[in-house]
Amino acid sequence: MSTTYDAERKMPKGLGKNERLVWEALVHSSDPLKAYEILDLLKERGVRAPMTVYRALDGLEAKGHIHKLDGINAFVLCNHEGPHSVQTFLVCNDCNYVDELDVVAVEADIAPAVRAASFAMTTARLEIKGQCNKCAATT
Amino acid sequence: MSTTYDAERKMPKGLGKNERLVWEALVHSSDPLKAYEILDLLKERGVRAPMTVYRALDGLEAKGHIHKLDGINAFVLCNHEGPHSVQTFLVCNDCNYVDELDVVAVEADIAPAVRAASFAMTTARLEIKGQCNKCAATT
DNA sequence: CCACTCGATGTTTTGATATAACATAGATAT
DNA sequence: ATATCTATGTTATATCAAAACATCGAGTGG
Repeated sequence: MSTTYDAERKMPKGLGKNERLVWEALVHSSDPLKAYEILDLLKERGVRAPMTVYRALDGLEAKGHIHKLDGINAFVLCNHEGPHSVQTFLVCNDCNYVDELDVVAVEADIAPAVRAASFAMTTARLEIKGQCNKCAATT
Repeated sequence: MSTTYDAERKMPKGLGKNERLVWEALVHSSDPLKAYEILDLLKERGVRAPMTVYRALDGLEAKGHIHKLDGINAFVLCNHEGPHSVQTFLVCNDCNYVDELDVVAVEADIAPAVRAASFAMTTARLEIKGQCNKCAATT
């Protein structure tokens, strides 16, 4: 169950050693991964401590290469080119399907209300929960 | 720093004892509260264990009276009448300001993409992060 | 009335998620 | 060479959440 699987995807430049390891774990996974799942995957490659993984995740997120899905405490590669301030995800409640959508209009919709509140937006994340088509078929 | 403070707000019907206690803690708080903060507040009223709080929070959320802000592991009262499937929040990175917006258009915007994915949406939460006006003034 | 069931609540324990604090090592600029 | 900076390693702990089991009380059919 999955977002785009693309093991051929080109690794970004300028990553540290642990960031590369974590990025590879994510690119080879068809699912979002939790920090401790990444830790398990990287045990055999010498990563021993949670801190190592969390630091790498922080770095990758700061550079815009991954997103955190707070609703499920998991991380996915970013599918999009360039910066985008409203990230939109579909998250299946039943399986671990996650897909990142590109819904440009959302930003325009929220802009007036955000402006009215004199709020300086830096990022925004829309997590849409429900049931994916595969899970619906088997219910 | 705060969402609407409204100690006069009418408590919903049909709540259990612990749900009422938690609801009161939230209505008296100007800020979103974390589960263990609620636990501390309710210690003097006889609540001893985290489970008690989590169970009450689950109940209140299921009944639509509160929302969880996954980005900060905290809970707020729902500001709106009736059901709404896209909850939108402003969350200040610097202080604990949170406001719930009503942005009706978002649901219409995402509907086509959600339909295209054959995804059966049940809920959606948009968390907008940045700096609130008060924090901007003091920087 | 009594025994049963069922849902709400209480309690203990454990698991899962995340970070603080400090140690070490390697690069590099001066 | 040595001061400094950043990445990384290590240990310990903090924080968030739920599993598992016990208890109690309200309703209900016998």
